[in-house]
Amino acid sequence: MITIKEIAERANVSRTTVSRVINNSGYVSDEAKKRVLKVIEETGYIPSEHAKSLRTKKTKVIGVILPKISTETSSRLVKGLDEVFAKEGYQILLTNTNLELEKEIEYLKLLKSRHVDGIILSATIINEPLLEAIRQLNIPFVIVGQYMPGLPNVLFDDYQSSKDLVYFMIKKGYKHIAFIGVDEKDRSVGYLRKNGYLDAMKENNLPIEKGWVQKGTFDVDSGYQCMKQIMDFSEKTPVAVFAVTDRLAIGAMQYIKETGLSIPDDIAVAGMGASELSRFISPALTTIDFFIEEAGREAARLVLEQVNGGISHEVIRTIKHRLIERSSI
Amino acid sequence: MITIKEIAERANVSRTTVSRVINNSGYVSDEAKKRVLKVIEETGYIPSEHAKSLRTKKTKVIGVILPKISTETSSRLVKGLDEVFAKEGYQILLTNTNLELEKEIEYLKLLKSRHVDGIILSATIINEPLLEAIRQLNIPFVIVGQYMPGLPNVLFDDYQSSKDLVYFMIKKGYKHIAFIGVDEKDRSVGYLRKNGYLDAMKENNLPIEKGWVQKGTFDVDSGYQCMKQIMDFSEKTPVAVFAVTDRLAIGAMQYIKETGLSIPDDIAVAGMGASELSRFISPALTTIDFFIEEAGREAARLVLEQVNGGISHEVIRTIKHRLIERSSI
DNA sequence: ACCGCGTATGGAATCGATTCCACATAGGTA
DNA sequence: TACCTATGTGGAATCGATTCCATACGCGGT
Repeated sequence: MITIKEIAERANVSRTTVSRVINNSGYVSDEAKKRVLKVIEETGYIPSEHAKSLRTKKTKVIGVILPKISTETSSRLVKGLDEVFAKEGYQILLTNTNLELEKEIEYLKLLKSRHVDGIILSATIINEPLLEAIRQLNIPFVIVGQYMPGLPNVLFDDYQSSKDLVYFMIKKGYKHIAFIGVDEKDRSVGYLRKNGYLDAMKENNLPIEKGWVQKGTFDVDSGYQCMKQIMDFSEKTPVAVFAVTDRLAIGAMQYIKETGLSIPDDIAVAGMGASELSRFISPALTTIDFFIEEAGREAARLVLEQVNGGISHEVIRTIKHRLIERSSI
Repeated sequence: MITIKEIAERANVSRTTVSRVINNSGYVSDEAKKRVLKVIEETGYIPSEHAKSLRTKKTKVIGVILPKISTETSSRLVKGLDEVFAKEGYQILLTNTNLELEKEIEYLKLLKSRHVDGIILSATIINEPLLEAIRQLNIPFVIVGQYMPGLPNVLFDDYQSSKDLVYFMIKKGYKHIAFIGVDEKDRSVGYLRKNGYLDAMKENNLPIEKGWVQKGTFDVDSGYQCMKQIMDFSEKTPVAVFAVTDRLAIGAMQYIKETGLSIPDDIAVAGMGASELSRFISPALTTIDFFIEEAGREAARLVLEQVNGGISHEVIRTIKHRLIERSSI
């Protein structure tokens, strides 16, 4: 590795002067500047960001903690983040907890040890130790997707969007609506979306029959199984089913199709997330589109605000959503 | 930020001793060790990786350059990379060129300035300046998806897989097979897959009629347009169409369905990539599954081999693929 | 003649770790 | 007794940049 010292020697100036040329700061004669630039050019010298940031305390790197790499949500989120960060010259240091909760704290520390300028956490399940770890961190921080008190949050309106969708189904004439959810420990997807459904039904005085509410996991197969449960064990067969993710909805559709029933004539289906699949599956799935890229951009902006001197206090940015009506209803 | 100096003072030892405790190296009395660990515990001290790597020349960070974030391919590749890297304690520094070729060189330099231990490039179009930049880099390096002479490569067998698929179609009885490709500047997807098709047809003495070969881009709409071109301008209407990506194939399917024709009875369709969509679209799409996660793992291994002392020379690891037969044929 | 100021440059401290080397002590062996 | 070795510790150089401060020169104003 060629260093600033070598450049200085070759250009017959001091390291100070080389530094000034690189950073375009202070006084440097055209004469000296030209010599330095020439040597840099010739040698292909690239300054060490490490040495630099050791002094300046800035790395232009933002740490991102994802619960799962390789999901459409993560990938859209990262896209939004990158749009803003790239423009400002920041890079993303990626970590992936693979849904192991202890890793979140581990990675927080690791990112701190790497002196990232800020951290963005896309969380699933929050707990007290995690909150505590974040508070001690003292680094610009933003959480996406789950509410954490006292911190900058970028949230989706899980409750309202879910409610919107159920209201929409009711307006379309469906009254017997079954539900496929996930574990309520996931406050956003599990708890809030379920409550949106429950409240929408209640507010419309619609009963929820035995067997209509099922709990699955985040994959297509689980949607299939849940739908089977609904069909096998419901006292009244529902005329519609609302699943809290598109994948669950698609699994449900598979089961419905297999039993020879028609969507939406026999049973209507709705999902959430506006995944690519939802567009191309047939019939195309009615769903809620959360603007995930926008959430990424917003999170990036919030973290940069803090990096540039803003202090960190509770902020809640709720990202818009929209209902996409398609032929599954 | 609390530093090693402070720990040393509080524990009444020298920085040297603290360092020895942290790294479990050299001689330290149990007595001193205990004191140091206690202070570290109390203060929540996290050593600076920056300062460390300034001396040790190792960062445990691998730079990854992607042509597009937020595609299924990128995301599966990164997943594979992360599986191996996480196990070895490496993190991923992500950069995204958004298909701007100049950025590839820019990011190579940037990653070098950040002292990544290695670089993985998922390239689309290679050119001479890029090759030159990589050669000068002198950092462990692996390229995925496109062949680059003299470097460690992880490749998919684009030519053979494409040929396999066309042979399969022919064996199924389809003789009039149209083709939707992409720009041949993309050697893998554009050039090699096209040649696989052309050679398969030639080897079976099957003529390719005027209008059967179309060139699109990487999105669904383009597949739709290309299919329209085929139907409108072919002298003989084909009985099957082979698209070099699933998205193109799905676009083609949309057009075919719109014209009221049936898949596969009137026209059979095949794609490549084994995207999620291909599974759930109906009819389900016959396609080629490249083991992209495995490519990621292999690339990670290759780069780690170099990091751990292996020298960099031309290596070609061809990742397996398999044909997935589904109902679109 | 002196002061002040803009311009130009370099010496040396600094950031937070690692690591080489010198040194001290205690116990075992020839 | 003299010497060697294992154990334990710290001083100081080092990594590659930035930045504070001192210095020097030339020129205009008083």
